[in-house]
Amino acid sequence: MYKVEFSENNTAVIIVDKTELDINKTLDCGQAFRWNKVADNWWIGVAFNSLVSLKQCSYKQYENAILTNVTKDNLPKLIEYLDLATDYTSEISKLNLDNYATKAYNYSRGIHILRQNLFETIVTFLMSSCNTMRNIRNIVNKLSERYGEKLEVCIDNQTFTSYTFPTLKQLSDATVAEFQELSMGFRAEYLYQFIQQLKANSSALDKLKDCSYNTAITSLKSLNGIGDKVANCICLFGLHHVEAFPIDTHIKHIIENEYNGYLDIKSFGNIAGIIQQYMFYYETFGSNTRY
DNA sequence: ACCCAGGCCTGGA
DNA sequence: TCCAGGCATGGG
Repeated sequence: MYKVEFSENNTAVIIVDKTELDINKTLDCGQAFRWNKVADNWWIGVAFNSLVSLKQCSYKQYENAILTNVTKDNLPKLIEYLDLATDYTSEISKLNLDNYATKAYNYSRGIHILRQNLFETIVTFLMSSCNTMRNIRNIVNKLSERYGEKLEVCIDNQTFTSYTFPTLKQLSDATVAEFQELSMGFRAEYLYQFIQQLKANSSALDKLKDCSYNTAITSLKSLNGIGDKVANCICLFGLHHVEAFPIDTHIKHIIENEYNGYLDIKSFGNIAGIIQQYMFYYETFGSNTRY
C-alpha cells in the first residue's frame, strides 16, 4: 500500500514502506540499465521520456518515503512505471514458498517489476546475450547518447544530464557499422535486423502488447537474436507478463545447486517471474564471494 | 594465459 | 532432441 503527498515545490512524495518498494534493489537488480546512483538511496534516470529523480529517505513523520521531482501531471506515469498499484507483499503471502525461495525473498524483498517501455526493453535485452550487466549498461547509455535527445534537470542546485532512449525513427537509418562502434560486437546485427523488421511492420509492437504470454514468446523468438531466455526477459520486463521465468546462467546455477537439477515453477503461481527476480538478485548480489 | 558474462545460431550426431 | 563451436567485447 502507498499514498502520495506533495511537497512545498509541488513534487510528489510517495509514502511507501521499504519492504514493499526498495528503489536501490529495484533499480539495480538487472531489469533496467539506465538508472544512475548519484548518492546513497538517490537515483536519477529516464522513464516515460522524462528525467526522473528518486530519493528514498525519511520524510516528516514517515520513516520511509520516496522524494521525486515528478509533478502532478506525470504522477500517474510514475505510479504505473513503479508498479505501485500491485501490493507485492500481499501477492507473495498467498504463495507457499520453499526454503530457497523464502531465503531469496527475504533478501530481495522490495523489488518491483518495472513497467518499462517495450521498444527499449527489446533493444536492451538484445544486447544482453553473453554479456555482463556492466557492459549492457555501457552499450545502452552510449546508444542513448548517440541517438537520443538530451535532457537536463536541476535538483538541489545540481544539474543532471541524460538522454532519452532512442525511438525507432531515431535508429531507422543507423548502420551495423555504427552500432559496432558502440561495443555491441555481434549483437549489432541483431539490433539492425530488428530495426529493419519494425520499419517494415510498424504495428508489430502494438500487436505484441495485446497477445498472450505464449503467443508473445513465439512471436519474439522469430526474431534473430531472441531465444528462450531473452524472450522471457522481454515478456517479464517489457510486457509485464509476470509468469515469465527467464533462465540465465545464474538461475541455471541455482537450479543445479539448490534444486538438484529440477525446479518446478508451478509453486510460484502466476508470478514466477517475480520470484525469479528475487532469486537472481539474491544469487548475484547476495553475500557470496563470487562477485 | 584462461575464464566468464541475464545467449543465440548453425551444423552434426 | 541434445551438443560443440563460433560469435565481439571487457574484466577478473
